[in-house]
Amino acid sequence: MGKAAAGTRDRLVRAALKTLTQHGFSGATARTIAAEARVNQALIFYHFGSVDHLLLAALDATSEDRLARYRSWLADINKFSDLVDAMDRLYKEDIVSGHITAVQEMVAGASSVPALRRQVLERMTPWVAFAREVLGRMVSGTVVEKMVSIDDLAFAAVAFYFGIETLTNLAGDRAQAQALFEAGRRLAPVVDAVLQSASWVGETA
Amino acid sequence: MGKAAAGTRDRLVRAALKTLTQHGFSGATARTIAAEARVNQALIFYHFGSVDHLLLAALDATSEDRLARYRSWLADINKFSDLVDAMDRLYKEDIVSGHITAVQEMVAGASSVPALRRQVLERMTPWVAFAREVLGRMVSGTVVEKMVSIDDLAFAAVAFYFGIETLTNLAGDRAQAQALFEAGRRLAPVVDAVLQSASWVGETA
Amino acid sequence: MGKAAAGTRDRLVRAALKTLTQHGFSGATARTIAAEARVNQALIFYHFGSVDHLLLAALDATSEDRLARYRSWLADINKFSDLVDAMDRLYKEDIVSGHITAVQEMVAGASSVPALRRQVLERMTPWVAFAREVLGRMVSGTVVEKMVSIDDLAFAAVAFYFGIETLTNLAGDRAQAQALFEAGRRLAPVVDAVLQSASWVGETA
Amino acid sequence: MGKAAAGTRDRLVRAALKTLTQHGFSGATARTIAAEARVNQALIFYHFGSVDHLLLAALDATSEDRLARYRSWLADINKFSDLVDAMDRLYKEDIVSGHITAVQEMVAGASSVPALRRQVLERMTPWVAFAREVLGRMVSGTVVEKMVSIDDLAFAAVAFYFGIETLTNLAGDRAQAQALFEAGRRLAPVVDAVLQSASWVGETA
DNA sequence: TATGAATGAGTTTTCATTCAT
DNA sequence: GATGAATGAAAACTCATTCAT
Repeated sequence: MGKAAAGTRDRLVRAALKTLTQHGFSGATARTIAAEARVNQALIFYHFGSVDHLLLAALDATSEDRLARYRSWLADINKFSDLVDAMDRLYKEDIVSGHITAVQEMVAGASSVPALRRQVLERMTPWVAFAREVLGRMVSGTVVEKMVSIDDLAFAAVAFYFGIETLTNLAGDRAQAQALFEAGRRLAPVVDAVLQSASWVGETA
Repeated sequence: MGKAAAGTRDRLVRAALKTLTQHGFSGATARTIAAEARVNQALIFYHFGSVDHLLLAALDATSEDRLARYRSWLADINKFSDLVDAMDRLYKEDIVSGHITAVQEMVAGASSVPALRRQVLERMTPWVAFAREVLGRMVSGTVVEKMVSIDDLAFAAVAFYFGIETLTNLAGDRAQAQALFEAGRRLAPVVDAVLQSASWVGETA
Repeated sequence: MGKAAAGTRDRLVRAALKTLTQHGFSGATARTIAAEARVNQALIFYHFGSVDHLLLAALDATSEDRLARYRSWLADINKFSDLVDAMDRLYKEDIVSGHITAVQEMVAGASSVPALRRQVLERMTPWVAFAREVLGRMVSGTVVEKMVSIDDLAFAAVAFYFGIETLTNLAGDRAQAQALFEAGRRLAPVVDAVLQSASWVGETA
Repeated sequence: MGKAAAGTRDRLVRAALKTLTQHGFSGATARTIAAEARVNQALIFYHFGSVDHLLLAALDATSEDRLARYRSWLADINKFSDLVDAMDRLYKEDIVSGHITAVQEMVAGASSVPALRRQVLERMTPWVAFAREVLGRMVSGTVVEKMVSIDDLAFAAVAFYFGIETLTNLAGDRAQAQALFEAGRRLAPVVDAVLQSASWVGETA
């Protein structure tokens, strides 16, 4: 693959992402994306085979990019309050980059196109796994671990996240998502205390 | 409106719902819905003005129907464990009727069609209000009330619900949603205990 | 035909005329006209058989109405300057009533629908005949009569009229039509003089 | 633009013109035009964006073509009798090419589609300007110039032309238009004499 | 690699008209 | 006479995709 080609692929991926956030999943057509990329429509099919594949490639790109960033920021975090702080920053990055909306559009959009469901779901599982990792670290050895399976917890976290984003996108404003974040921050000490006490209980038992 | 017309409107609404669950939001075209209803395509426009309006009417129909049912079942519930039990039944009804998928498709689908966002969101607010009512009853006078605003709680509940449904729809199986339900059931006594103890604190103060 | 029916027919004819002036020939659909008349669409077909027939009936109505008025005003006119004065008033009435635009829309519109051509043309011939009558009176016995056939003159007059109206309608303002009227008024004495001198010549020869 | 594309555009423009003359403005649909051009319907939108744009492009094409021809033929003409001779030939060309009917259909048709009015009118102004130029040359320095503004004269000429064409198209035969031409030819010497004498007056004054 | 042109199936919507009541 | 419902054909336009160059 020559440089030009890589450049074009890149332009298309970026354009797909932008189109997804600006026109929604159903507005992300070959024409619109190619126009955004200032590139010939046919190149989408040349490089990606189909619009769906480009969209998935775009999802891959953001997803990997962001997952790496999430990994590095959340690597050493063990307390819920630290988690909330870090998530706050990461979330803000997601907003600024616009990638959060693109991903939400893909997830919601894919649910309306049976053919895309499986492939989009596959791209969500790394996130669930990552959530399991982070949450596992946080609740392992606490009583919480005995009450809820970490799998459930991870699934719930990701589901919660997409639910918030879906409603946020519908409403067109982030006020309520933001309010939830602040509620999380306020609750953080309590959660940490519970986890703390819980681990005592665990140890004692 | 004559009987025939009411019948046709009904057929169309039901067909829209069914098409939404079977072909997804983006497969819910005038043609598909009319075929499902075994009715002339043009009748969609005669009775509803546009496909979008039919879809919204369908959403209205289910939404009102289900909200009434939720109201009557959750009217006298004050304990979390009772809530989980009742929700379990209601949720199973939702699944059997297929309405749950239709609503999820509309909510997710609308997010990809800017023109629909506001109108679908409007139809979600009664649910948020209802959640506020039920959760408010459950939490009022407890320490939880002091830690999280009931508005946030209600929004979070609805968001959580749609998040679960979106991932469930992507995955094409309800296993994880079901697992969460059971986790909820297991947690219920703890939650009730917390709410209980919390209200003591409230009373003591 | 009962009173109600006559009333409905009338409403429809008036609505057709109004729709023609407000939405143009191609905007004069059964739906639009019925809406304007606040009447059921099907009544158009009940009373007139087809939209085209309603449109023709409307053309008939205005045409007869106006032709009668033109006849009475131009009955005793022999001088071109008097003709210009009278026409000025009649034309202003045509504008105010909006009928002029309706007729222009019918004539122009019919030219784009082969099936209507003959029937609209038939409705124009009384006007050509009337023009022949008036102009005949004015030029008979003058040299003009020897130079141009009155048939040509009448046809030219009506053609000129519709040409002006077509361009006026395109432009959306009557300024140039008005300017032509004033030019006509300024020329009138000259024309009258020519007709006068011409008749001398005619008598002398 | 490649050769193939130019060819297709050309075919479409020619087909639009032909369809306009054969089926009238309201029969000039995407389907009909594409069929006439033996070309895929979608190409109309690919190349012209909309049916209206194709129709306008067709109008442009004929109009520019014919205007150039009119310009070259009428460049050195100063006498009315010469004008009539030249116009006779040009008009016959217009008839043979069929372009005259197409233009008339566009002008009349546009009057029924508010959205087209302005754009068609714009395409008529070069003709009015050209008429002003030719008539100005003919009339300047004569008494006619003092009696009628050249703007009025030019507008009148074009209006007259379209009026004749509209009635001709309605009637489906050119007999009366032809008769008018011959009347013009018979009147030409008189008109030239008037213009002549008029210029004496002008010089004397 | 890239491009402009082309394709055919699909979309929503509107049309005139008919029909049963 | 009048109405609401229904119909089938047709409208303009967009879609993802392919093809020749």
